[in-house]
Amino acid sequence: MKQITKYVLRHDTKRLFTYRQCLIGFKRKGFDRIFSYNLGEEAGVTAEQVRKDFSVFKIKGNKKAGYKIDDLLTAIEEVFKYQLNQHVIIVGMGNIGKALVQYKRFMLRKMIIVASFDIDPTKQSKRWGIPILPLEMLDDIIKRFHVKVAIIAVPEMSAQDIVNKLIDLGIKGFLNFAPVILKTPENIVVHNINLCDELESVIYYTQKVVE
Amino acid sequence: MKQITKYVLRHDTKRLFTYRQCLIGFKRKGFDRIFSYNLGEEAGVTAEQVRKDFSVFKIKGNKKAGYKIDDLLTAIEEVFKYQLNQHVIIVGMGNIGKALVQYKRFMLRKMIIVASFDIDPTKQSKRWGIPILPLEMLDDIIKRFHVKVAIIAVPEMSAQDIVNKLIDLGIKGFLNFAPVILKTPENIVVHNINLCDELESVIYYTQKVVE
DNA sequence: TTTTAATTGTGAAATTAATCACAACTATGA
DNA sequence: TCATAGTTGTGATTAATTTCACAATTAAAA
Repeated sequence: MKQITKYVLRHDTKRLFTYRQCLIGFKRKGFDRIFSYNLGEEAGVTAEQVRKDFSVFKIKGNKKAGYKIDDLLTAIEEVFKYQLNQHVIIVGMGNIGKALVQYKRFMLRKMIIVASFDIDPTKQSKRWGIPILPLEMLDDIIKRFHVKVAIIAVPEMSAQDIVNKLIDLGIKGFLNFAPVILKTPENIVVHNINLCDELESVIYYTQKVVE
Repeated sequence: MKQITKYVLRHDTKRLFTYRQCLIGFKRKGFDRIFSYNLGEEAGVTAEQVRKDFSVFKIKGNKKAGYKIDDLLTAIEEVFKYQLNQHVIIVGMGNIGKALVQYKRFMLRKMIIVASFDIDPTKQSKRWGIPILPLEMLDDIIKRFHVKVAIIAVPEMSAQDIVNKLIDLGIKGFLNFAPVILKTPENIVVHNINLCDELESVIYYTQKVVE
């Protein structure tokens, strides 16, 4: 396995998540085998792309009979197995933070939000089963649950400070909703979601697409 | 200008949004000129990338003296100008929908959320200044405000039905938070944000990056 | 006015990603 | 058992994206 020092989210890896989700859907509908074009259609990519992606991860099917869904799911789980039941924290209980802390799908996908944090003591409580704690407890929680990944949902202004602090406390990966590009050392994974940018690009392309 | 029939979000276009955001930050800090490497560092890309992106959009600087921030901002606004003050609706007032309806930055970026919709009458109200309406009013609002873009924040199960309905009513672009790949005709722009996939890929890479 | 040092702008090269095309395989039916 | 039709798996090709490298430019200093 090649070592990664710089974080680059590869398209084929990301698509595996989509495939898994589609496969679970197919299974629920009663299918037990599928062809690459079924999965491609459902996942919004070409059949060749599906096969190519599987080939990258050495996932094999049966010529003529396609893929057994259970085998595919097992193979995909194998790729991601060591990351199941990872503990994650959320920092910032504004609108976005509150939405994420209540988002049930993380649990379905075996990602465990162990705690959330906010600087505002009036927000600190135990609603939704997941405690909202003061920042002073970051150290304790991160150590106790061996947390390596944090979701940043604090305002733009405080994001960099919080991230610096979290890196000191051992956090290695960030899903960042604050609209800033975070300055981090090598080896720290940062993935940004900028909601304004996302909406704006939809508007941009909507106006460019031919009628 | 080449016609686009298939929606592909180009990287260079998306980076323009980031550049704009960084430039506003630089301006706020009192700068009035910058070099490509300043902007690159702030935006998390190389200086060459910055210059190449500008070159794609015919944005020129001054050799030796870099770029005037105001000129850059004007040039970027020019690229996106016809999409300012676009009206957008949000469908689905679950956790995500509620967070988005309260998200102030959309307005700062001149994107106007004119209304939100939910099937559940108990959620229908006028909190946060933006009305929450029943689905029956979609037609009226879309026509009245010439809405072309919708944010989908409904549960997985109802997403495709809602989208079909919205396309019938004239919606051309979707920012989709439901964890399904939507089936849409050509010429309809769909951009998916799957929060589980995003978090999961951070976890995946966090475990792969060398210590 | 001339020189210098620093930066832009952009072809060319390299890398990454997607699509094409078809040989190899195999379940099925004759 | 054999032929057939329908899929997979993957090299080859094409396309998109990034990086490299350096000529052209120019502000500022001499």
